[in-house]
Amino acid sequence: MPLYRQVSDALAERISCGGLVPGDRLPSEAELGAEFGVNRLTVRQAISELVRSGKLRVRQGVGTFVASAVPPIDIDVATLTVEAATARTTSAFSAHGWTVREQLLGRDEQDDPEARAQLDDPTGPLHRVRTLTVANGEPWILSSYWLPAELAGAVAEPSDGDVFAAVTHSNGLQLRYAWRSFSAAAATADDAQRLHVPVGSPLLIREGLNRDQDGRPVVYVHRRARADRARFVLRHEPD
Amino acid sequence: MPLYRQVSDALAERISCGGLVPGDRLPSEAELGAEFGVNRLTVRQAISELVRSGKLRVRQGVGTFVASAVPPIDIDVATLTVEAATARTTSAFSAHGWTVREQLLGRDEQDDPEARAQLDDPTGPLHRVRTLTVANGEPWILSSYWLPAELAGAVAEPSDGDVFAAVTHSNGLQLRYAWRSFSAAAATADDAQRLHVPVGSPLLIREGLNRDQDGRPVVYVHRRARADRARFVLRHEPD
DNA sequence: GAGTGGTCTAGACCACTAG
DNA sequence: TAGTGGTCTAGACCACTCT
Repeated sequence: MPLYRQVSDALAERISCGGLVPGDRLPSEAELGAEFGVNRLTVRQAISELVRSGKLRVRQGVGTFVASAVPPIDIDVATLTVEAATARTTSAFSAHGWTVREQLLGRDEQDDPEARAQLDDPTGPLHRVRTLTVANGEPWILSSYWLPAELAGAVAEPSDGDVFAAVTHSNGLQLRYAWRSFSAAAATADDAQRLHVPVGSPLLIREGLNRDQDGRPVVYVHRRARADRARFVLRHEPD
Repeated sequence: MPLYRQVSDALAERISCGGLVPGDRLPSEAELGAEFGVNRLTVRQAISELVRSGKLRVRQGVGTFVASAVPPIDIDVATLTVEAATARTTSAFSAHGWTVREQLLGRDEQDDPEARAQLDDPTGPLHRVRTLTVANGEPWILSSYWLPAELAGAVAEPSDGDVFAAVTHSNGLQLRYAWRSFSAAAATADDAQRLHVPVGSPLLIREGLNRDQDGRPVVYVHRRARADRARFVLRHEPD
């Protein structure tokens, strides 16, 4: 077994067995190298695995810390309308005493073949609206919404966590889900910067298509959630 | 911008712009180092990011290759009974012309606090059954099933991809889902070995609870799927 | 045997953070 | 200013795969 794996396992053992508790600072990389009798680069390789799996958190110039074991928030996906989904998500956060806010990052004409196909290939341009869902000052979910340009103008900085309240109200639309999908991917450099995770960390991806009350596809949504922060739950029975 | 990121971006560019197509072998790490004027370790750091994101695939002693862009299989999760879910999954694979098989890895008395709690804290021991779903000789999904010991005995090596056919038939059970959840995590060393991915790769995780026809919780399932191979889809409307 | 990737070392310099 | 993590180098040896 390679040295970095041995070091990684030893550190993971200390964390799981209570020798190191969330918030604790690890010895510096140089100290760990001396302790295990290995080079600093070998220590770094061990640490980087634990960082990607969410067990450690590194702060440049400060140190390496044991991550706090916050269980991920369960977000219910058994809802059909967008209003209900937003309400469920907000209540999932407030049940933990957390305030949640969806922050507008910007909008542009960035097209996307997948989005265009899902929206039945509309003739006009597509606009992409990007948002960041923040709870207690920490980033949780990075979202992109593709929608026809004429609707995107109504998107507003939300006061209550719902970016599309203005869109649905001002256009008399009632949006409901046609389908949702769940997948996973490694964080890109952009994801990493926005979500405060290292490049390559696992992200949970939820895509979906919303139709209006007449069955027309209106919004294609792509969300990228920190895997350590959020989990999607599908309940098939009443609680 | 650090050198390894520049190298990584340059290689990603060659892939996305068609300079390198799926199956192509990259120049060796030493050659890439000479080409970009950087150390071999810097090249390796660049490559490792692309491997975790699924763009490249490394074979020791052979070379580094552009990964084939196989779109992930859509697995429908809108079904309520286990039989229907198995049938849907099998048909999703056969629609691509792939044969799928669920291979029994073993069973043990490994307990799990989450599983035990979900199964309403049964008095007897819990057994864990582990399987690997293989399609066309490639690993796709690593599953663990926790169930009461008296039922685990009926688990058999499946001939038709359904590990639990014997359990349900011999006990007169009809299993249906109570809930399912979707999350993501980094591949552990064990995941990596079983699923043929590097440690730290993103995995898509689906957990769920099955009840029998009398509402008793019977099986707690935990699946870990290669993120580049599988996607779960929830359809809210008929096709 | 030749070539590939996998691991490891020693040493260096830089960027960032805190006191 | 001191200490931390972030990046990079040169060089070495090993394990693996193919011919």
